[in-house]
Amino acid sequence: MAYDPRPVEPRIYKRWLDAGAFQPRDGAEPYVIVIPPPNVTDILHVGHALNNVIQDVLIRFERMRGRAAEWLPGTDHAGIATQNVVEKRLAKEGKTRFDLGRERFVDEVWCFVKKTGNTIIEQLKVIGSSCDWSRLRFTLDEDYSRAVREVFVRLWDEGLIYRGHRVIHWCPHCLTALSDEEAEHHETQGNLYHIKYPLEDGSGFVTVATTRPETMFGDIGLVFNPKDARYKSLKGKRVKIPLSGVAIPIATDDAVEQGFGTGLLKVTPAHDANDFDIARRVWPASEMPLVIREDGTLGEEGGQEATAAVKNKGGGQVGRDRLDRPTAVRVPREFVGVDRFEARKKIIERLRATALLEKVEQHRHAVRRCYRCDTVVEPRLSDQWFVKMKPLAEKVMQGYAKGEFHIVPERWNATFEHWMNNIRDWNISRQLWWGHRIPVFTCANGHQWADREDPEKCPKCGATPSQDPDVLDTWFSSWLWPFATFGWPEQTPDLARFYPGHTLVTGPDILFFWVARMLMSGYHFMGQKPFTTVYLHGIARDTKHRKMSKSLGNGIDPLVVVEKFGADALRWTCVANTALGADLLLDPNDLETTFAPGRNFANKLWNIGQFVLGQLPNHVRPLETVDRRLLTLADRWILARANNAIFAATGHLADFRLDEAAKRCSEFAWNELADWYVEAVKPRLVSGDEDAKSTVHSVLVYCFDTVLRLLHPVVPFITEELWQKLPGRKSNELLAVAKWPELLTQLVDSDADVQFERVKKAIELIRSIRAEYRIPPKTRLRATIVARGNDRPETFVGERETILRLAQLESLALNGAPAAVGAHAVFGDGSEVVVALEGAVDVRNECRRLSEEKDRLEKQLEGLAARLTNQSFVSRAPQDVVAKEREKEKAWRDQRDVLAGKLKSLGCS
RNA sequence: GGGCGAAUAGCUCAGCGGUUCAGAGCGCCUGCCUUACACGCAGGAUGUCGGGGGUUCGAAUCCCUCUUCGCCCACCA
Repeated sequence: MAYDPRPVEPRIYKRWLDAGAFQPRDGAEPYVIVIPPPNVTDILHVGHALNNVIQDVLIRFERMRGRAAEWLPGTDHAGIATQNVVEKRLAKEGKTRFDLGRERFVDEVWCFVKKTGNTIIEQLKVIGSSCDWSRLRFTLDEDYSRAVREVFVRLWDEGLIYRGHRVIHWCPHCLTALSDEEAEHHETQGNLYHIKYPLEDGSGFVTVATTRPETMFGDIGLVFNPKDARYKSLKGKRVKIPLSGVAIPIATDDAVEQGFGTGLLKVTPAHDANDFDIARRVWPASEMPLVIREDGTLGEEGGQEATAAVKNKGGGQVGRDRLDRPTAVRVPREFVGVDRFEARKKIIERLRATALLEKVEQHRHAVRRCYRCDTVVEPRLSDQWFVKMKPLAEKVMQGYAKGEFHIVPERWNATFEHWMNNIRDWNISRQLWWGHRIPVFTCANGHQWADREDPEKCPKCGATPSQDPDVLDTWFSSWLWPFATFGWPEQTPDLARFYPGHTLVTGPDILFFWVARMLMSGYHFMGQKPFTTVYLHGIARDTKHRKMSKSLGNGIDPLVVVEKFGADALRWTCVANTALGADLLLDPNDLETTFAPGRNFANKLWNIGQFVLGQLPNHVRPLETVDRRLLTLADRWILARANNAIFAATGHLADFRLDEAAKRCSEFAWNELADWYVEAVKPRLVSGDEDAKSTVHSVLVYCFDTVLRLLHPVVPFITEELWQKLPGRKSNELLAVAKWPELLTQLVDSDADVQFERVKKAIELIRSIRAEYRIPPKTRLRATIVARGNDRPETFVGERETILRLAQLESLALNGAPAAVGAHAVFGDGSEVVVALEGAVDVRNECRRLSEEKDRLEKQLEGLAARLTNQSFVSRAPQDVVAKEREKEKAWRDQRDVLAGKLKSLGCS
């Protein structure tokens, strides 16, 4: 009967919760992971699953190792994303947020968040996440918001926050400014339009190449490189902007590449950061006209066509160095109100019609898009709040240089260092309503300050202040996550106990957004690192290596996987298929192939359990009380393998090699315990005496108990379920908080390893012979084993029953005279196995088999001999390597000699 | 324009401080319902470890180079 996880998993999860198993234990050394808070509106996708499964494996591992494991969960208010979701819902009713007004809109969002915000939290439970739910946080919690405000005020007081008037990334869809990180580069096939600008004096045209003709009404001049001989005569002349006729000057600037386009650059300072810099150098007194409005349509800002968004913005944020608004109408009436891309087409048409379009070239270039809605971002001159990042980054890099924290896998170091060392100031203001409102106040007399409380009057003049209308970037709250969640700025016991944390598990996609900034806030406000290790795992992709996303429709719903295969299977696939930092590749079109291995493994574990538990009496002696003299070779072997698994799994988990740990455990459970030990032991269970049986019971329980513990972090549900059934379990014991297996060095037994390998080999050879001669499985065979060299006859004598059963033999002669007619195979130190095959044996076939085997050995020996006679090898290679090669050579030579003898006695040519 | 990563069995990928490392899962072939498991058992086949050079006694594994793919960063409009 197959294992059905569906009734088991919810029951087990509830038991953990009821027992408080996920609370950090008292008195122990803490081990802290803070969750990368998913957006409140998110529903679980495979990326979350991967991220949380990894964290859960680590936290469960450390919990079992005795640490006070604190995995702090929570959600992020996700300003833009959440506001967008609610606005979309409003749009269905034909409303905009402006219809509701700020206060009612925010209420609406809260309402939405309270209703749906726990979805992802509940889903995390379904996949087994062992978070400390008693400490669940939300970035808009009252306490948390206090921390955000405190941080803002402190940075303000330190002079690290300033009002900047510059070209920022503006999303015309989200109607807000974005940080540099939020505007993603996308390589795009575009056009380079060559446009003729008529000279004002009527003496002809100059041609300018641009990718963005729609910004031309915002041009304030043309520049060329001062070294460019072609245009020398143009200096000081003026051209008229086509279609608008506005006259603008021509000047020179070093930034212009002579080789690109025509070597003449149109300068649009309000819609291009580069042009902004040029304009400030070349025409410092010039105005910088905005010709694309916040919603992406053409037109002057503040004109009668101003958008609702503009109208609803509060005042009071005019920067002191702000340049004047344009005085003349620059955008021709026919383009006002036209979307920028529509306008581009129209403008090109009009230029073509008036013969001002010289040519259009194809041109690949990077376009920036909003990371939330994928809209092409509009560079736009505006006033925003910025954080000076350099002083913050420097503190981090000092700690980094001292090795106070590190990134795994290491290959991310270069990326991290480059970003940190070239850090740019952070635009933290967002023109949204959902988020932490910026605590900057301005009074009618122009006094401006940041305040921890909402002030009633200006502290300087007593005038009534107004608050900045914008909110803070979401990441300006989540960068405080490792300490704000524990009560900062209060010096709470939690903060003292759980800061700094230990491991931060996330994808490299938010290395800059979040990880780097948490490091900065941690060092700055807490005076030390927020965590020791940054573990960057891969990204969930489909088999075409495309990132899984809603828009591509290539996602996999983890809950569907749980329903079909079980949470353990989902977790297994996430863990076993991801080498350190590698992407997780899943096939959304073939869930069976993708997740069946995990389900199959769980089923195997279940059935091992069925067998083992079915054998056991109510009381099983603990292994340590078993008389060691009762242990057979098979017993000693499996105990050694178990301890090898403990050693390997522990080491791999400590090194974040979760896949290796999972695979070694699976190998132990399936290929060693089930395939060999359980099978080898069946004869003793059936016909052994009491001592033999009870010894087997003890060994089985030890091994099964051990592997359940080792596997628990990866497949917690089924291991807990099975572990509960082991004899002697007290009703209140839980595997989730049980002790991690300890390596018992007295059970490490390399001799048993070698000896039992010989037994296995002998069995495998007999099975091969059976298959080759097509002897039906039911036919019992007679075989002889002759032990030679270091292979001891006692080895095979001791495991006689095992060999008889697993090789399906009728009789086994040991070191007797091999049957004259039979199939031969050689192994180990020249030991031999012979299967009696009167009548069935084909001498010619035997000759072929044996001589092939002999040839193979000869060839290997040749290579070995070459190495061993090579003086540089013998002298330079490590001693133990040479010794091993010598041993190998001897064994192979013995095998070869035995084979040669066989061939001779069979009369092969 | 910089930086990083990947190319290994039909598929998806491990292995990368050098000498049983040529592996796993899935798929495939041949037998088996051998009383824990057909989500299983046993036995098999399959790769010039992307091309080329180099270092070395020895290289999927280190170095260089080329090719083909990804990703990140970047003010050639």
